[in-house]
Amino acid sequence: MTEQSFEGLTATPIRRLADHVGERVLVQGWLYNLRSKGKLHFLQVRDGTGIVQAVMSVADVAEADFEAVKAATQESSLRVIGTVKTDERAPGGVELTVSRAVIVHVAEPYPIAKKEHGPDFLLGNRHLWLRSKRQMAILRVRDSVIRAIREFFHDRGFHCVDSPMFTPSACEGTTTLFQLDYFDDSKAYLTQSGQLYGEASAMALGKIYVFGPVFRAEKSKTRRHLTEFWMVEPEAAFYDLDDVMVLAEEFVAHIVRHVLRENRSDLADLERDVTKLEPAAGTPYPRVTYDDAVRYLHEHGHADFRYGDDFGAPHETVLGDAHDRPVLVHRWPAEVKAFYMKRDPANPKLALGVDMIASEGYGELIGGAQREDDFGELEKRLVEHELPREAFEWFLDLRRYGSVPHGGFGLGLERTLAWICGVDHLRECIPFPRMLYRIYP
RNA sequence: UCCCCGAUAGCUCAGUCGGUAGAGCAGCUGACUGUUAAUCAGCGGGUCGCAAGUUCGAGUCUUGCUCGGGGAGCCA
Repeated sequence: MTEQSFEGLTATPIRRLADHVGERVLVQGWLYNLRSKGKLHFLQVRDGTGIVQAVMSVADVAEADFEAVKAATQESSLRVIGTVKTDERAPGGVELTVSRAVIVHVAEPYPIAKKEHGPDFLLGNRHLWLRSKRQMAILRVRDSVIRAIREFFHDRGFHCVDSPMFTPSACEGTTTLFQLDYFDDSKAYLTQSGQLYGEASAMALGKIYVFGPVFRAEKSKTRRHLTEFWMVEPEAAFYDLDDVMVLAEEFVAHIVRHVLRENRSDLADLERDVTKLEPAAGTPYPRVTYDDAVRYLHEHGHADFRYGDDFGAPHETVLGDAHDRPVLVHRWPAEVKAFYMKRDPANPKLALGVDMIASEGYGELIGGAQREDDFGELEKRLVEHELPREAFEWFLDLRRYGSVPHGGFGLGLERTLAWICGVDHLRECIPFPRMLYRIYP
């Protein structure tokens, strides 16, 4: 028994139909749309790999098949047997001349119409919204980006090391965490970053990356925020800030090249202007210091920006649009950056941190740094940031036992995906977005 | 937490000066052999977010609440 074949034919993915012109094939999927014209049905059938038009003439099929299709609603599931032929008039270049059609299940009236819908309705029906052309394209690109990520690190000798989701305390101290009960009277938190554990793992394997979901309980209500999102965090021993920046730009360029190669039709479905993406396939990316960036802001409409502050969304947009590819901003005022960043030996007021800012207003794709590797300095930072030392003893241990210069960064998967796909809201870049006041479905 | 906007049919919206509810899509019935969100004819479909107030009369005006959207802060 297998559901992969029917009447002696094995199902052919719609994406592969062009390789089977003239052959009799089986397509299994869902009815995306039906246009019925008397004795002729035009079925748009989707199977997850693509959409094909199947043409069904009353003269070629059993009357029962013809009537069954006539009664089929949008998103009804079905099996279609037909001959593949090229046709100028068909979207996609090939269509199916149907000889058999069997409805597997007649769908109830489908809530998502062939029309525009509002975000509240679509998010409430996210489980069905995923079936629309645009969402399927984003999901495919997401999978492609994830493959590119793993491929990039594997090829460079980085090992994937998972970090825990439950943590005993804040990784960076400042941001709000989701708190939960952890047996008896103890509390646990959902991790907001795997980085500290990544540092420990890098001291074992040399070059590692952490890849998994992270959680932020900030009450952010913007298109650039989710409460649960996926982050890739490489960490490498014997890396300084320059090594981190080279890794970051080659990493992002690799992802872009991979998607441009593998997902042309998805980008076309998304109506993404690929000429905006193509420059980012090449390295190097421009580098500016924080000081340079502030000067640029002062000269480009933000004369009131105060030196020493972190950049807000409007500032990131201006900086990101200054170049044809993402820009690396490095050497930040230490006060606005995390405790674990190493100070610049040339100017101890600066931290050896780097942000990668995308163009077109997509904001910060990457935040990274060379880490503080000196025991005494890190001890001081913990005090300055008023962090509980007990919680960081193990982290200090990494500076007790064979400390080395090291660094890494974190890349937000959904932000990267939004930028690549030209999607203006992160909620479309994860299958089931978790947002402020929204956790269904 | 703060600022702005919104809530009317299953969905997207219109609803004028305060006078008793409309369209398109979806659904149902029918017509049509090349449709591209097909078209055409017909049918059914309403707690106007909730509560109070003003008024002879409120979808419309006022207040409060709830829910949603966008943005700020914070971050990826």
